[in-house]
Parts: sequence; C-alpha cells; structure tokens
Amino acid sequence: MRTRLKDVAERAGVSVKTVSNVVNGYEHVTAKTRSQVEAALVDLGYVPNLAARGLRNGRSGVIALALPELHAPYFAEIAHHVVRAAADRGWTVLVDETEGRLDRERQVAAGIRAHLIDGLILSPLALTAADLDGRADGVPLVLLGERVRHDVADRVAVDNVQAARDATAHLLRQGRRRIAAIGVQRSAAGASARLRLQGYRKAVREHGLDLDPVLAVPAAAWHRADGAAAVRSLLELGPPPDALFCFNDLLALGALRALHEAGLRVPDDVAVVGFDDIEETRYSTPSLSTVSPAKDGIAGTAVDLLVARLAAQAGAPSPPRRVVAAHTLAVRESSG
Amino acid sequence: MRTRLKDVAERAGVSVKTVSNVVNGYEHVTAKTRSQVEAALVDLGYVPNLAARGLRNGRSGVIALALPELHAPYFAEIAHHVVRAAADRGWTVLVDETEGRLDRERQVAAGIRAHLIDGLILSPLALTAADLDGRADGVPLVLLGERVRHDVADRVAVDNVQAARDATAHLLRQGRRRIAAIGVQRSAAGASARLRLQGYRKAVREHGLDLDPVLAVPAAAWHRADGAAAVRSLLELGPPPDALFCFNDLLALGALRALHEAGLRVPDDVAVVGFDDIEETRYSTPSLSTVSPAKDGIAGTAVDLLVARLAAQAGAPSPPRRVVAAHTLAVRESSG
DNA sequence: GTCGATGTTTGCAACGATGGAGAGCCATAC
DNA sequence: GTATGGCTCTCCATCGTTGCAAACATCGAC
Repeated sequence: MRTRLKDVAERAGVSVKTVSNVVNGYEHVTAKTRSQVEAALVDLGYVPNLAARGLRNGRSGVIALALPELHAPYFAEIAHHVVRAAADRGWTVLVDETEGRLDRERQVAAGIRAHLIDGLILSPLALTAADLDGRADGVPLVLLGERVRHDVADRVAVDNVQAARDATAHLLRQGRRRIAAIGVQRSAAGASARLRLQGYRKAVREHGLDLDPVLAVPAAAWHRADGAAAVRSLLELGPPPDALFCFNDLLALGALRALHEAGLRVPDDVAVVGFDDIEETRYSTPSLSTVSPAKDGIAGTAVDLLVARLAAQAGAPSPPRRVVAAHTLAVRESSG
Repeated sequence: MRTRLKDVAERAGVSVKTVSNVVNGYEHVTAKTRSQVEAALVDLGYVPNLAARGLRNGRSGVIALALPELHAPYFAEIAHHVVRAAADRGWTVLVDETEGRLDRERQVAAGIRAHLIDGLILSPLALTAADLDGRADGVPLVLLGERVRHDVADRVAVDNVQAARDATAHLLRQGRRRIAAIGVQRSAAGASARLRLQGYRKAVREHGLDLDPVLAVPAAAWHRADGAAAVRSLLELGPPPDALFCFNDLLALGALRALHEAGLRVPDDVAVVGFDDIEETRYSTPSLSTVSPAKDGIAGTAVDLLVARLAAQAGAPSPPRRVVAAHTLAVRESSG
C-alpha cells in the first residue's frame, strides 16, 4: 500500500491539509511544522497520487503527442524534442501512433484520452480541416505540419513551398538543369507533397526552365524503399537527370542507394538534396544535403502554444495561431 | 465543460450508477433503459474521465516506457513496438527520456509518476541492481537489456554473449583473422559492452586465435561519430584489421564512413558486422550485416510481463522472471 | 487586559467514477 | 393471496487531493 497524505499527517501529528500545504510549498507554515512534516514525508517515502491530483485540479500535467510512426527518424527526432521541451516545462508526454490512418487521427483529435491529457500535439497525415471543425470544446490542440488548413487550430510548420524552392534553387545554382522531384503524391494525405512540388516548380520556372513531367516522380510512401524504386523507374524511362530533389530524407537515402547500384556517382553525375535533416544524412555515403527544419524550435513552439492555450482556457477563445518554423539548407557532399 | 455521468443520468432520467453500468457493459440492465442511456450518451458526447476512473480503480491504463533517448534508431524502434504492443492490449504508453543519467533512471524507477502509471518498462544504462533493491512496493517493473542483474525485476534481453559470439564466428568463417571489436567500455554503464566483448573473445579463442589487445577499441558513446573516431584511431595504430565487429549499428555506420574515407573497401578489405538491425542498415552503402534482436518480441514480452504482474499484484509476490529474446544474424553486403 | 490584525492550521466539500448493500418490482410457485 | 426469489435500479461511501472559509494562536497596540 502506498502512503497517502493522511498517513503522513498522522505520523507528523498535523492535519492532512497542512501536509498538503507543505508538499505544495505554501508560504504560511512555521519552520517547525514544516520540518516535522518533511521528516514524515521522507520517512514514509510519500509520492503524490497524480490521478487524484489530476481529478481535483482538472489538470494531469500530461500532454499527448500523436504521430504516424515513431520509428521513422524524422518523427523520432520530433518526439525526442517534444518530450524534452515538455519535460523542461514540467509536462509529461504520452505517445500515440496513428499510422497515418484517418480513423485513428480522428479518434485522438476527438479526445479519446479525455481528462488523462491536458492537451494534444498532432502530426496528421490523413486528417482534414472538416474533421476538426466544431471541436471547440475539446482539449487544446496544436497541429504539426502544413497538411491541414491553418484556421482550425494552432499550427507550427515550416514553409514547405519556400523550403522546396530554396532546395531546388540551390541545385540550379550548381548548374543542374534536369532536376527530378521525387515523392509526388496525389492522395488526400499528400498535402506536404503538393506544397513541396509547388516550391520545386516555382524555382524551376523562375530559372527560366521548362517543367518536364517525366521528372515529377511519384512515391506511394516516403520510405527508403520508395525512394529507391522511384529512381529505378526514372532511370528506365530515359536519360538520367543531373539532380534529384527528394521530398524527404528517407526517399533521398533510398535514392542514393539506387543511384549507387546503377553506377551513377553522387554528386558528380547526379546531385541529391533531401528534406528533414535526420541525423543519418550526416553519415551516409556520400553525406546528404537537405532542408533542415528547426526541429527543436518546432517542438518547443508546439509545447509553448499548448501551454498558452491551457493558461488561457478560462478566458474567451482566441483565434488559432499559426507559427512558421525556421528552416535552413544544410549543404553536404551529395550536392557540394 | 465536459459531460459527466451525472449529466447523462439527468438526460436519461436514471441514476448515475445506471449510466455507469451501461458504460461498463453491466449485464442486468433492461433493453429499454439501456437504449435510453445510450441515446443520452451519444447526444451529449460522453467521454469517461480517465483521471476519476483511475483514482477509483487504482488503475490508469497507462504504462511508462523509460529509455535513454528516443532519437537513437534502436530505441525509436523499440518504442514503436512497445507502443504498438501496448495498444493491442488496451494500454497507453507514456515516454520518459533518461539520457542514460543515473539520477533520472533512479527517479523513474522510484515511481516518480506514481498512480499515473500502472507499470514501467525501463531500459537502463547507468542503473545498478542496488538501486532497485527494496522497491518491492513500487509499480511493477520490467527491465530491457542485460545491464542489470536479473534477480531484481522481470527482464527481457537477448543473450548478448551468445549473439556477439555468433557475429564474430560468422566473420571467422568468412576467413577473417584480424577482427577488431569496436565499442569497448569500462564504465559502469558499459554492461552491454562487457558482455559483447566477452562473446567476441570467446569466439576468437574457440577458433584457436590469440587476442590482440590493440583490436579492442573503446568508444565513449555508441553513436555514429564514435564509430568513425574509433576506426580512425585504429587505422593510425598499425595495419588495418580485416574485419570489424561493432557493438551496435550506429558505431558500424560511423565505421563504414571512416573506412570509406580511408579508401578501404567493404567487404573486400574489411568486413563489418553491427548489432541491433536498425532499418538504416538495409539501405546503407554497403548494406550492413548485423545481429538482429527480435524487437517486436522483446516489446510484446515486456508488455505481457507487465500485464501479468498487474494481474497478479493482489496475490503473493512471485520471483522475477527472466526472458531471453531471440536473435538472428542478418548477413548483408558488408560481410557477404 | 482587551481588541484587532496577522499568521497558521484545520475541517469540509468537491473533483467524477465505481463497488457494495439494499430497495423496489415483477413473475412464479404454493 | 402470499411467500420466494431474481432481476433492476438507486443510494451511499470511497478513492487522494486541494480550494475555501472558518477557527485558532500569537502578537503588538491601546
């Protein structure tokens, strides 16, 4: 049996409330009482019952992080930063994997864990704004990524169009002319893909070049295998491109692999740029140039937005906030 | 304001307890009452308050997973499998990062989240058995890995000695004779390192070869950078080895990088085997041979052990259980 | 010595849910 | 018609904590 405030109170010869006051650092407790209580706390090894505290306060100190899959490096890194940012601010993180499935994303957004969590950070793949309309009464929500319209909830995201444009422009400046875009998606879940494609096209046109539809290569998912497959199919269709802009790093790493197998040298024959700056890109052969979103900034901002919502929950509802996270271009060997 | 059982009860014209009975699937409720209550539940969008339920039942339905760092691929994959296994069994996972720091590991083991979690799965780095002695009253604990003596808590781990021996024997069978062990650690946190070194030595001796101390290369941490640094220092000391057994995949990937920079071909000049079978090893250039622990099995077993403890908590304490997880050797290009 | 002000401690109620005891109702058996 | 038993449903207490308000103690000022 665990010790409760009551046990400590009996041991210290004071009331339960006084013990509670000591535990919570209430000012007006005499030094003598305080030390008695503290001794009893230590003796009995008291640990507060967070379920009871949560029930009483209406706050659990726990936020949920829902993302497609924890084992994808980008999400693992985001999760790391969120857990860390939350811990720094005194919160704990509970993790849900949605597998990018609409039903799971809807469930978590609808507040499946009501009163166990105080807020939710969601990185959606399939969810649309319609799914979120009219959930004003639910737990505060912060969205990661530009996949959902920004007027339904707080949102933190990099400017995908701008970032894709930067990456493509970098390749153009290196003198590349036939740049393929790897990772095109037409499904509802492909909002990021659309934005990155848009940025890519913008850069190509701004450089006075024509868009070759053959160079827009689709990928079902954004894993290594899809990147490798995309490159193989591209190479079958005709002369190889002189550069690839891959919509994420996993695609790019798969692409590096396929290029290597095809006997093409990177960056000599084909330059490659990815997106996400996962740690692996620094150690691949060759190391991978990539768009580097400020992941710690994204995580910190997301937690801050959530905490701000929590603090403001009593007052009038404020309009959703949209934060654009910084990004840079990390130039490495694959496009150096 | 969220709806409570009370609101639903008023709407349906029954008592709070009856609503509770319906929600919990209690048998003896008339069809009529049931349908009335269910209608009210839907109308008001009732969601149970898990904090209150947890307080009353003494169970929250949440387990904690504490590991050094979520962004290391091995731990990310373990976390993925644990979250999934827990979800399959109706549990939710809360994540703590310890950074491998002793104080943090002690805190989580001591039950910092008491009553918010029902059980704990901990992957310790620095913790010793002494830290766990006498915590019989705490929340059920399952340890991952062989770092801590197996008689203090339930434990799931691969047989590190055997696995390291298998990996080294594989290299010997390929005709390699100067095999370096990368990742040696002498600190308290290096229990896995010691076991893997032991297995490596065993295999070398069993093959009738002498151990060359130069070939046991230390690494402060087990990240890519450490693997690269270890190889560079090894190459400075004398003639290159003809194979590397790296104590984890990140070391091996860093090593591949350093070998490449040194102009050594893998596997022609130097064969490389890693440990963990993270997804990245299938796409590196060359792809990496590695010891493959059954990660889903480890995660599933860990959750099962925890759930079993929870179910048995009322009865007499049973002795700690030790489960040895399966491992195989995935042979890929780096030692093919 | 009394009064008020300040500082310290206490008791009670409440957060939302559920277990258990028992009240009410109906059908069946005598 | 009454007793019996079983099914439904309600009421009350309880889980551990904290906000509120009241009670109590201490002190200085008059």
